[in-house]
Amino acid sequence: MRLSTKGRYAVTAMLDLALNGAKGPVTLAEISENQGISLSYLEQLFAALRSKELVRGVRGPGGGYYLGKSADDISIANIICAVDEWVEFTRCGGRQNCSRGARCLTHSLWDDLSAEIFDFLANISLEDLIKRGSIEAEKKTPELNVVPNGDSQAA
Amino acid sequence: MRLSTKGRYAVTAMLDLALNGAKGPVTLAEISENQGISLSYLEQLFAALRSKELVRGVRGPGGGYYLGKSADDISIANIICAVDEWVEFTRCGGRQNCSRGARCLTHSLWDDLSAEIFDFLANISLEDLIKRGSIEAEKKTPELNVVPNGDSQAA
DNA sequence: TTAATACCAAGTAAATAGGTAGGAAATTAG
DNA sequence: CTAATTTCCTACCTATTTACTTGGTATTAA
Repeated sequence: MRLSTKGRYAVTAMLDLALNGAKGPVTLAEISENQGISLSYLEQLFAALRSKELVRGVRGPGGGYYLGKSADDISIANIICAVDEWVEFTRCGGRQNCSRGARCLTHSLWDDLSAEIFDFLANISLEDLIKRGSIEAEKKTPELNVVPNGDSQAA
Repeated sequence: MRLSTKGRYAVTAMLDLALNGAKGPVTLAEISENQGISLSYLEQLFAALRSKELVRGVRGPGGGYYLGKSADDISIANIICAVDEWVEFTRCGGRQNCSRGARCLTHSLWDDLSAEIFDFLANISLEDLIKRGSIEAEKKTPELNVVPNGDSQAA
């Protein structure tokens, strides 16, 4: 999994689309103004989003973008993967010389964690985010068998 | 939250340290060889980790690095934040002109999600990762009130 | 036909990732 | 004490990625 500002731009743009798309297509110019992202950078992001059918473009005057499917069927992971490529598995499957095993083990652990994060984001849809409006408060421990470590804040 | 290869390097290096640190300090040279990361890049990463007291260095022959505290007290979020700085909140608190409210709303949604991801990683310690060895299987839905959307895999 | 819009391609400046080089300081083995 | 080992420190460097710019073409509503 990879989480960059590029992914954030894509998610916020998609949120904008989901929030304002009810009354007709939303132009990139609007999103650009609303979100403070340059028009042609948005074009690049939306080219990627369109190729994954997460958005649908309508040309001509009065055109713009719709969501490609229901906000309920678009996960955050979908969006981030669309713009970030994300084929960067570290599986040392054969070609990497995992000399001492240590590399394979840590890579395997990382891969598992990475999959876990992906799963987490794959289970949050645009609709979820919007419905909730604000999440915060009332956090429970995540699903995996963790030991709350009491030291979870940033330094 | 920010999740890059830099953070991955840091996490795998810390895992290496946790796995091999029982029988004395681990040198960066060893980690470099095990994980395939250049020595001086590791030095940069460990300078950041050291400043957050996540590792403790021992100089001289036979020296190396120990974990700065128990593997149970070091969360994945701790590690990633140490090397990634991560002060990039998009809070448009005052200075940003949130012209139409759309920006503030989407930013707020993103911030909430970002905090959620952080919390997720803050509740996974090095010890958790190692103990489990392999996570996979038996995933339950994350804690927040999500609607499993049945479309959670990458495109 | 004109204007608005998506779409497309090439290039660019800035930031970041990741690595090199060359040390100084501490500490241990001899 | 000396030499080797290792952390620690600074500066620089290259490749990639971000984010943006420019200059278009295609489509379509009015």
